[in-house]
Amino acid sequence: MTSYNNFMAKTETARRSRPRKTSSSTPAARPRPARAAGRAKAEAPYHHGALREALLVAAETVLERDGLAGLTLRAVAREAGVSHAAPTHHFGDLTGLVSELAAIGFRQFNAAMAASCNAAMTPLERALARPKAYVAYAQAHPGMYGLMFRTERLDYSRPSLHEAAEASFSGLANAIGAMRREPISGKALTLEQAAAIARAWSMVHGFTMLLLDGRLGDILERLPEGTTAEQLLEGMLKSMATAKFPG
Amino acid sequence: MTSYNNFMAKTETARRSRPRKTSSSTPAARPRPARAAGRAKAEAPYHHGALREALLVAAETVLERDGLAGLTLRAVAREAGVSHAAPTHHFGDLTGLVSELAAIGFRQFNAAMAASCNAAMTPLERALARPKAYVAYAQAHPGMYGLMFRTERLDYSRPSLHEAAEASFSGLANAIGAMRREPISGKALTLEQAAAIARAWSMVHGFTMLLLDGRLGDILERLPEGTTAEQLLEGMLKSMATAKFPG
DNA sequence: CCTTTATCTTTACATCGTAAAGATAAGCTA
DNA sequence: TAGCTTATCTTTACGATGTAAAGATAAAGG
Repeated sequence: MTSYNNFMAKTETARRSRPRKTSSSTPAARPRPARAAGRAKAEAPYHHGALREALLVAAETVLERDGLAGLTLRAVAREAGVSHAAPTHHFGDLTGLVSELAAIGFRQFNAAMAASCNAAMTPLERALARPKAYVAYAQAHPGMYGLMFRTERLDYSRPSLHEAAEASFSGLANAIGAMRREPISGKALTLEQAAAIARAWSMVHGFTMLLLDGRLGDILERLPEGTTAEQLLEGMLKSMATAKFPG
Repeated sequence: MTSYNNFMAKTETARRSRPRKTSSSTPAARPRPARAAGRAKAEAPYHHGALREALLVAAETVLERDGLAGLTLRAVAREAGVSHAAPTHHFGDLTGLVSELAAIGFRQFNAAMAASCNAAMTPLERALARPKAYVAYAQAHPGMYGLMFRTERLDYSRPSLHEAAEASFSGLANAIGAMRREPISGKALTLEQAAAIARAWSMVHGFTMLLLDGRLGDILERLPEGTTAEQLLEGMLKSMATAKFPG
């Protein structure tokens, strides 16, 4: 896409040098026999054995290294050391691969959110910890967050993505419910509940997007030297209690 | 890109039928003489006369019709009835075209925001009108809003885009300052001021993105039949005054 | 009037997604 | 165990894209 990578000047041939995973890589070091060809060394076997997982690992590598624009089917195949058409068999098309990777991202994200709170926290600590963990995940995995929330090529009808994204939403809704000391129904919401959920999600998501896009630079520059985005976020959250509306 | 439009099955030839603007189109109906060629009718002249403006008009048409993925240099050139390489001369590359179009979007947006308030409004009315106008613009021009806030291919070093985007930010900051009844300095901000600005922007931007992405469907479905996104937004804003933090 | 310059078209190339056909190996069945 | 079936991966091919480079055309200006 967009030929940003024209500097590569590699005319899509002479590859086939599947980089053996160095040590204890995810695909469990498949101990497959080398093809009985002329080459004596450990030539990559015709069948990979765990290509699907290897492609997802490769995709995350490419995404965080080259950004959203660099995440192409062919780049992922190159990274995994297989032909450019190999991913098709496992994911159908680019939307399929991207959607499965986004599902992994949501699961990572959900785990990070769950790990951000523990039972010993005060309500205030808890109310600060979740948004901070949210932004921290996005800053640590900007490519993933962009994949999850910026791309238009996601297929939410895929069960894995649907479930992971819905779990993320439920986690947020339940956290808001706990803060309000009232259970959140899976069926109906009051306008106040819905407003509280939408407000929390909109604020932290919007803040994250603006931050990743560098749009908050204008604000951070006008704050005392060294003020971080995290401190600004904390200020936003803390001052919400006393924020007058409208004036 | 992505060959979503493969159904077109038009092998990029046999075009050259510049669609004369029907009546009072933007480029002011350039009254140029037809090329002295064999064809008797009004053949398109070699030099367009106002191609730059025509390309921007065509780009907005393509964007709102085919979405972000359909906004390609070649599609815009087709829409304008010129060769696929013609835009290069006026915009350099796709980033240039897209950035100039985004600047137009910001100016449209700024005008809509300015028109949303008048002197007769109460502070409360004003505080509700601006966010509503913000979301209304995005809903009326989803392609434009996506171009302004979703694309990674924007070049903010371009003066037109830089100025338009900064004007947008200034408008928001000043509105917050007016609500707080304190002037907003162009140089330094207190943490409270910065927090108020970032909170307002994050909330409305995040809400808009989630709404355009269909991510708020889960919430709206759980509300009483017929509740609109606008009502949810209003609920978010109104309940902010009484929102307890953390719980 | 002729040269210069700006504008637009043609041609070309590397990249992309994806479809289709061929190659290879694993699995199953008889 | 031999052969057929199926899953997996590679090759080849095509239309799409962005962009560079060279040619064509017309406006501008001496």
